[in-house]
Amino acid sequence: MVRSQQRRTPLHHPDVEEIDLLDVLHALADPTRMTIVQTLWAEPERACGTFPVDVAPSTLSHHFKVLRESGVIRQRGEANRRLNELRRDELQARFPGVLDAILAAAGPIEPGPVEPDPVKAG
Amino acid sequence: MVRSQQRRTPLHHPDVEEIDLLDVLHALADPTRMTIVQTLWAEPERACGTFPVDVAPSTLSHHFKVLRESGVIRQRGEANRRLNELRRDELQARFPGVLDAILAAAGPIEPGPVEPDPVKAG
DNA sequence: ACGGCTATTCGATGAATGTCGAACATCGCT
DNA sequence: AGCGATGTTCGACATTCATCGAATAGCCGT
Repeated sequence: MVRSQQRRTPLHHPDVEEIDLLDVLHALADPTRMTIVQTLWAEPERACGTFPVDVAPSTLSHHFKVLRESGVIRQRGEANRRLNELRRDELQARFPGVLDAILAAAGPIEPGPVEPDPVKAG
Repeated sequence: MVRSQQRRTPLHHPDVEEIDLLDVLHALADPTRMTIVQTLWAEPERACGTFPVDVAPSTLSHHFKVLRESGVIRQRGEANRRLNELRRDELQARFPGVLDAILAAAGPIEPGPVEPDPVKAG
């Protein structure tokens, strides 16, 4: 079966209609979280540990929680990993143009503290 | 002369190029400040005390400072009043579509705690 | 079953933030 | 000059928040 789809917490995601604009803005108004979103903007899916940010795992987990509970990203458990994806279409439906404009304004991933290329890393 | 154009503080406004996207998002991620911006979105200019928000004058002053220093609004001293205006064109030039999309998503002024129409209030 | 990897949870901590009241400053009017 | 209206500044206070380290939980190889 698909037992490897969930860890243990139900991982609450707000419904599209429940997504609050101010929560989204607050979620995006942080350097670490913006980097995460920018990365997901360029790539559809990514595991938690593969983002070009330089914070402790517990801090990273906190940021993912903020992004998830604000409705910006969707997380699903894949084995011992956790795959994150942007809720682009849903956000576009709820707040047309907002995410696009913000991400366009943010530009491509800024030269962060960690290499965003884990392919040949090691 | 135009002595009535300034109170005493130079009222620092960031240059267009200096405006930071995360600062703008953070400024907008507050109910009181969003209400202020929504109000200015509908009306070009307005004095500080005429906004449909229910906070102490000192708190209001704080919020205007946040909005001004983030580059969202421009304040100029007119007599003993202080006129506030949205930096629409400048923000549009710096972050195209961002303010428009956010304000469109925020919709018209939500029924706040204070009547925006004191004329027939009663 | 054991160990390693990935990610979460918990508790603590220091910084930032929203809020207020009181005092002050500036302006216009009398 | 004095007064009232409009905002700002300051100090205080409670809350939120970003951050970390240590402990925990789940999964996959061996």
